[in-house]
Amino acid sequence: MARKQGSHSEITGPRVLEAALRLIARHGYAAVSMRQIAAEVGVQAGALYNYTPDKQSLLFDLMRHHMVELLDALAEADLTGDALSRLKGFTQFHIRFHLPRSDQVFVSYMELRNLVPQNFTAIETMRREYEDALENILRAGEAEGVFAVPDTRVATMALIAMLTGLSHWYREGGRLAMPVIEQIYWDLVRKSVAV
Amino acid sequence: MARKQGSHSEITGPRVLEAALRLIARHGYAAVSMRQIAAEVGVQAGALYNYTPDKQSLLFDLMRHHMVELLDALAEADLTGDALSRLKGFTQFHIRFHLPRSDQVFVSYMELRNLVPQNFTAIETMRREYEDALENILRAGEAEGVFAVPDTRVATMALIAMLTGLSHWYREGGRLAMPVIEQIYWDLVRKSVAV
DNA sequence: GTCTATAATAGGATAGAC
DNA sequence: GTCTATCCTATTATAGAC
Repeated sequence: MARKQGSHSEITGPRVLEAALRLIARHGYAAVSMRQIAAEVGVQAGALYNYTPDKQSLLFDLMRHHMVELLDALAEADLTGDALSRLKGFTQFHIRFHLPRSDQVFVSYMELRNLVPQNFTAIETMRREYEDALENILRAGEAEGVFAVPDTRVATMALIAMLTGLSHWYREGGRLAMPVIEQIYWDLVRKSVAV
Repeated sequence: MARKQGSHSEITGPRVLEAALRLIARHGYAAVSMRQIAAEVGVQAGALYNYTPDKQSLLFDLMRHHMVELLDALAEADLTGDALSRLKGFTQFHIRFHLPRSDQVFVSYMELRNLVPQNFTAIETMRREYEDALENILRAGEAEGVFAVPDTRVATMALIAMLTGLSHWYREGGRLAMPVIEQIYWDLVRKSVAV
């Protein structure tokens, strides 16, 4: 607490991103100052520039890290089998990945407009890749004859919005436990695309 | 264009709110300055304070107006009949009300965290009233035995998230016309709560 | 690697002339 | 009702000492 000088690059670096994530999720990118982030980390504002060239890069790093982690985890989930199994797997994956990451979800969905064009495009490309994973499952189900979806693209957007919305209102320790909520959402998803 | 002086209270007042809505929807509350809003209206920053006591009131007025308009329109929609008809009516109402108001939807969903506590509570109360209208329909359908919803509250949040998500990606003149999209969403909603 | 100090700019809000 | 001018505060980012 009393130490004011010293080198902590391996500690401070991640702490800057953590503090930025927490503060931006709570107050929004434009509303959070570099001084606030520095105070949260326990350094002076100037020290932040050892870890990020500017505020924009901080936001972009947060969002890129979230999307890379998401796509990596999806690849590892290795959803195989018939379309219904894959849809159930995707639904569970989406909920289990996003629910413990409410700050990341908040930032990734709210702060897109604060990315400069180049960074925006990079994030959108990754997001599109994730959406396509779900759409491919819906297409497969159509081909198998187990899903009846008038338009797979619209259904994809609708289902992702429904699932992601969960992150906006779910609070740990609430009325319903996580497995129960997961079951309820799977029930809604399954029926919505059923024949 | 050349006139720099004069009284236009009845013109300028609404124009301030319109400009604020457009700019805040695009860039976010914290990122938009009073000077930007004034420039959009075509006055100097100081003149704005004839129409709003401060920036916070501007945001609150935008969100309150949106919610009041929503609840009034819902009351006029007068959804009656059996639960399935009411659900279809609600779905159509939600889409038709929100789709032409993408700026309002954006602001109302993104800027809640920038409201001071008192204003936040006021908006949340109105939002809850709207959600309850849908939940009542789902309850009625359960009672009639035409819906099978494990938890009406969770289903309410899920369906509203799905429907509102439409406002985030729909663009006029896109691949699908509005009535088509409306039909697709109704199909998803109807099946998701079906027995 | 972090500090202090500061440059350069922009912010919300107000006062007083017209 | 609007303007100009200004107060006061806060901002991002940089420079140089330690």
